[in-house]
Amino acid sequence: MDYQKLAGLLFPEVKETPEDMEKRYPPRSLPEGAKVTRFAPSPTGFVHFGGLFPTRVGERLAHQSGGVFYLRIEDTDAKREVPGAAEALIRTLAAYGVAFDEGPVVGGEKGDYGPYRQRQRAAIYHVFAKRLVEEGKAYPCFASEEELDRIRAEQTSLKVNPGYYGKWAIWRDRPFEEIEEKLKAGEPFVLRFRSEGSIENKIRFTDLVKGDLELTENDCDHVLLKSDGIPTYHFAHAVDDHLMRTTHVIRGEEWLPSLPFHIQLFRALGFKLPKYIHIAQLMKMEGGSKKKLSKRDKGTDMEYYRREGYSPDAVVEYVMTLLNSNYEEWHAQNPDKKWSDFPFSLKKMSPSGCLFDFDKLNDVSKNAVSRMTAKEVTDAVCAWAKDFSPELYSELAADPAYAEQVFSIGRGGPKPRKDFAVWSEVEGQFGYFWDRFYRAGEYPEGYDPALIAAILGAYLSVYSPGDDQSAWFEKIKDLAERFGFARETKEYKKNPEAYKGSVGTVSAFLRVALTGRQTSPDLYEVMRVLGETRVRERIEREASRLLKGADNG
RNA sequence: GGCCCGGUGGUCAAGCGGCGAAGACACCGCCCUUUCACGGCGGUAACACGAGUUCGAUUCUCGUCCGGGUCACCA
Repeated sequence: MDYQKLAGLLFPEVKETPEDMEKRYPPRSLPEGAKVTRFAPSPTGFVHFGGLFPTRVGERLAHQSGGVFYLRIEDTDAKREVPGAAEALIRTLAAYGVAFDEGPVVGGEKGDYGPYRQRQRAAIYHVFAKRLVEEGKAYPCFASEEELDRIRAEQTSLKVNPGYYGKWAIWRDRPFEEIEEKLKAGEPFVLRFRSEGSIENKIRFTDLVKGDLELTENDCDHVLLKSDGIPTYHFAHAVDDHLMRTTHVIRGEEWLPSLPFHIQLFRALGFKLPKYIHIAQLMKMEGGSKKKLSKRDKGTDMEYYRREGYSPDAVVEYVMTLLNSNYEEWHAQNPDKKWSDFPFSLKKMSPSGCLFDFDKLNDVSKNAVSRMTAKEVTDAVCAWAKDFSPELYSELAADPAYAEQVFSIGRGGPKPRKDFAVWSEVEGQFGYFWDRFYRAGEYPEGYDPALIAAILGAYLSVYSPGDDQSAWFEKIKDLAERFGFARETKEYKKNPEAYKGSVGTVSAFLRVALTGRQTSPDLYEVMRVLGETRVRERIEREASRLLKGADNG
């Protein structure tokens, strides 16, 4: 077989050589030890939570070492492509602090190693494909889908491994004339890799998180170029990661089975093999066993987190805790530092898959929110409400200073309150600060509404907005005593029969009148923020409502 | 089915030949407290199983079992 002739026949339009490509994409000049990593998604839909893991690892590795982190869009499968998915992906990832140094950007792309969309790189792949044919390492295959199906069916019935290998590789050694004839007839073909491997052989390989691996050699003649001339993932991976000078390939562990093929490919192409980091899949618990997180699961689509109102920083922190087990410890010791200051290490990555845990996410999120300033919270809630809660947004926007007062309650000290993990909880928890969301609530059971009304009325006559906290509380205690409630909770607990209740009960009356709830942050603070007008209005309204109810009852 | 990866409490996990097997989340109890939240203290709960190596295995080896992945002109 004259491979030169075959190559010319297959790729008449290819004039450039691999050497030209090497010249066009020279090794990067980067500091010693700098890592070049990438995220290479296929634009097939929404951004998956699982995507946060490889992007974070790649981003950290590159940026901690003075290297480059780039985005490459793997749009080789036109059938599955979703229009606009790439743009949405860039936007979403940016919200989670994933910044690409190179790759597609709105209206074009940046970086010297592009194009960064694989379909635009077709000519580049053909240069290398042609060389492989010239060297007898690849060949055209005209087998139809039906033929392939038949082969697979026969293999299945014979109980041998399915695949295009050995005697099943029917186009592997066809004479030149036959190929030429098919070509002239305009029949479609794929380009296949001529594998010299055998499943009798094992290869040793070291993955940076999985450790030492023993894999079986690949013996299949996998497809390099599809019939439309666009490469498969495997071929594109080898060519792109070599030309783009990737030093560390970070991807999901589902790629492990095709690693032997990739190693063969790099060798056949004369490329230096990059380092590999295969990340375990994120799972969920279903019916007592671990399952892969699927598209329909809650929390898979990143849009979920936006809709619920998770702070992106909180989500990133949760990802960090899963990625590096010592992150939480580090954060406890460095409470004021950001996740980007954390010394991320591959050594701390687990080789096994973990379960998604909403409890943990929410805890991390509550802590993250508690560390934010009132201004930051106000801005974040406002931004969220603008998209998801128009009513809340209109209140917030009408008086941002008031909103900031609301969110400053219990914030800033050494033991900040942790009222919410997500912004969608704000309305339910703190809505009563706005009249629009205030709803009358249930008072402690067993008390005559008339008595409650009387206490509320009495409070109004001693209420003075200028009181400091202790003066304020003394008044409540006085009030308690006056109506037959214990001044101190301890007194009441010692001798419950002697009182109608305690100062806590009286506080509860006020709390319900003011907030419509039996739980709230410190009442003094709540009243200070509500302001005199709201406080008087609500107490008066509740007192008369209770009296009316008492008459009817 | 072949090939591959993984297996410490419910979850995330320290551990790397000798521990009474950390810690975090969740759960339960107590304390603090005008409610809640915070915080403090305490509790329930784990090395999948069986061989082997060794004076000694959670740790090393093999097997079994279980879980997951993968066997496309999808990535």
